[in-house]
Amino acid sequence: MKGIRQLAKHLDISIGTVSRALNDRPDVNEETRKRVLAAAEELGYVANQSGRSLRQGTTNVIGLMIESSKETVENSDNFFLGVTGGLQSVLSRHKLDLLMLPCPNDEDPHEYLKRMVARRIVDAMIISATQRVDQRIDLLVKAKIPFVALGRSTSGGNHTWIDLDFEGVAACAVDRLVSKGHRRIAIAAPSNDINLGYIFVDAYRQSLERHGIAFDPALVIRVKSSEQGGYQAGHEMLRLDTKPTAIILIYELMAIGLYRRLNEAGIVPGRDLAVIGFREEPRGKFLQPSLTCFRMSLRDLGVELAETLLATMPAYAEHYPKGARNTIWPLELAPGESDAFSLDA
Amino acid sequence: MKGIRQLAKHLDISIGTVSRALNDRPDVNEETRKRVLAAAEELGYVANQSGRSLRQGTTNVIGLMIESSKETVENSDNFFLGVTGGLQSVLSRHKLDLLMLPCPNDEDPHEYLKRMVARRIVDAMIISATQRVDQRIDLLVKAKIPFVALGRSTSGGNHTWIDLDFEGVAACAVDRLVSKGHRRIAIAAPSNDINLGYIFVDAYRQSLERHGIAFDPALVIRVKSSEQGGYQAGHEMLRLDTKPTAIILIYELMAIGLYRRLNEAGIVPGRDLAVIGFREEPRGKFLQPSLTCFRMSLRDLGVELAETLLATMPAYAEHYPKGARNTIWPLELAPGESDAFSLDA
DNA sequence: CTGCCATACTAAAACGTTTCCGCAAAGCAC
DNA sequence: GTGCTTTGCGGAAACGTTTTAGTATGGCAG
Repeated sequence: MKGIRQLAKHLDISIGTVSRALNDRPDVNEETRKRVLAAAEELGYVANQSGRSLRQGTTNVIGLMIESSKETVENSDNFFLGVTGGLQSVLSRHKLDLLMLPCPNDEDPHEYLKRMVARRIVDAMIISATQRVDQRIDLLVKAKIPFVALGRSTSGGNHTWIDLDFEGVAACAVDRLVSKGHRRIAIAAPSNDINLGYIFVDAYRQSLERHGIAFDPALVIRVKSSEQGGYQAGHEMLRLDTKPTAIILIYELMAIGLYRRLNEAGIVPGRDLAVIGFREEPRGKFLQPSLTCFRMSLRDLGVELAETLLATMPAYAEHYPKGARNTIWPLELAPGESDAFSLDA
Repeated sequence: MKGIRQLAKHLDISIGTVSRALNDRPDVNEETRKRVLAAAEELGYVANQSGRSLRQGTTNVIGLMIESSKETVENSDNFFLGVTGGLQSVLSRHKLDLLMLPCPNDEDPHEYLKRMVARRIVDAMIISATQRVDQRIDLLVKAKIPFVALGRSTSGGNHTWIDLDFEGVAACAVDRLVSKGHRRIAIAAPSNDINLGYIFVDAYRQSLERHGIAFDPALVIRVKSSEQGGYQAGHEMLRLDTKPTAIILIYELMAIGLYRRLNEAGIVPGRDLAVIGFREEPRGKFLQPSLTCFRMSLRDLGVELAETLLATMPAYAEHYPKGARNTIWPLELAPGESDAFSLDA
């Protein structure tokens, strides 16, 4: 006989009053409320979530679905843990807890999400690593679960999403390289199936064309987003007939493998070949040469995600201005040594 | 009126029978069971977790608590996502779901865990990054929540834990370096407050003494487990009067920063200084020189964790032999170029 | 004194599920 | 046919909480 009932009996008060006292509801004498809170603290009482959820139809839990598939793991790194900090700083203000839902490798993400949603263990969801067509979005729309997608998608009509400014980054990188005299600029990217691969390369193509440089498919090197992929990208690049003078990496860890392969071939990055990475991690600065790449605050992104999500939840929307449903998250250039030279005319 | 009631009405059967059919209980005609399962599939019915948990007193959820504090994030990398794969492969066999509980930076881990436990959203816990004295362990013991600690601790009597074989790694690293003629071996480690820092350095000291080499506190360089820390370790090392001929890094990402600092000083790792890292990540192989370090399968560790945890849960213990309560997880040496030279006598 | 309102509380219903208990029907042995 | 067991199902209690509806008390206006 534990739970609120015991607490009520201990205080010689009805359980209804105890519940109202604990939940800051009206119709409770201030004196009584103090006694209840003190007793709860003393006895270590915390409301059972199942009972509360069952009654209220709400769990006070926000789910962050992450896919731990091999490809994703390799390049997700501490991305999620970084974002989590920002998310929680906002969610905790509303007594919402964040739980990370890692989709098993051998389960279809769509099925996994369906199961989680049906079980009603979360009030709202953040899904990440969205695909160009992503069943999960239709699922959430149909189930009327508030959600934000981290990554744009063509599915599901006009849902809310936040995505990184791939266009801006690609344009900035290309502009920068072109201004230093580069004309043959390669890019190492994951396959088109992955949203990032498709959008980034497309933006790169457009940026080139704006400068009057013809897009050369041979310069698009499709590799995995890892050190291994960087090494392979270097390898592929060296086999080209006319070698590029610069390369853009879609993931900064690729630089480690790329550097290694270049070194093996006697090519010095930052002198013989310009390299620009995509996302800055602390490690970019410590590579040799240090990597020119793009910086963003994972924490701020988390905050934005949380506020956007809350705006879609009826119970919390009032506090959050109905901002744009779709946000492009900017990144800032962090110049390094890896592209710090100009080509001779 | 959704839920099992609607399903029962649709089938014109009592809800009790429907429930038994869905949960593989006896006392249900095979014919009826088929009908129920078909209808559930058709209508997309999945039991509400709150209702079920409330009645059963069990949630079928295993929590993996992770701390996203700055220090931890920097060196956790994809550790958790890697382990998660192995965990889920075992847990899913028992229809248990794994949720990751990220403790907010600004909340005391002990308070956070207390809250989560009291709310009863998990049946069992895995806690990580244990400290030498860790209140969380006492809390879980007292609350009688089955749990496994990833990392040893002096708290809480004889609870179940799994930890990496720091002693073995330190001994192997020291033996290897000594056999190549090194006598002055530095070590870059986090502070003693962190379990890893304390145990690893202690094992290193013992290994040295076994070889009759006096322990020199000046060779213990306390830095953060990051690229930045590696850079700083290199810096500190260069200021020593008698410079070491080898260095052991407690975290392999340190190598990136260390290499950079060495390069700035004109010292070539793998020729002028032997370097051994702790945990292998794919990137170790792609550094230049490639890093000698220690390898382990995160997935296998996850499997071991899951099986150990299930053995502590009364409802599942029968399937899992009562193995050792405490496990030391071995790592395997992965030789690289960074220590591939011997000192002249 | 009567009527009305505000305050602070109690009692009980409700959330969706599982599980205990009882019961009818059917099968079987005699 | 009688007694007993097995099979399959229905009814209802129970889990812990929140919330609604109802009630006693006291203050206050008339």
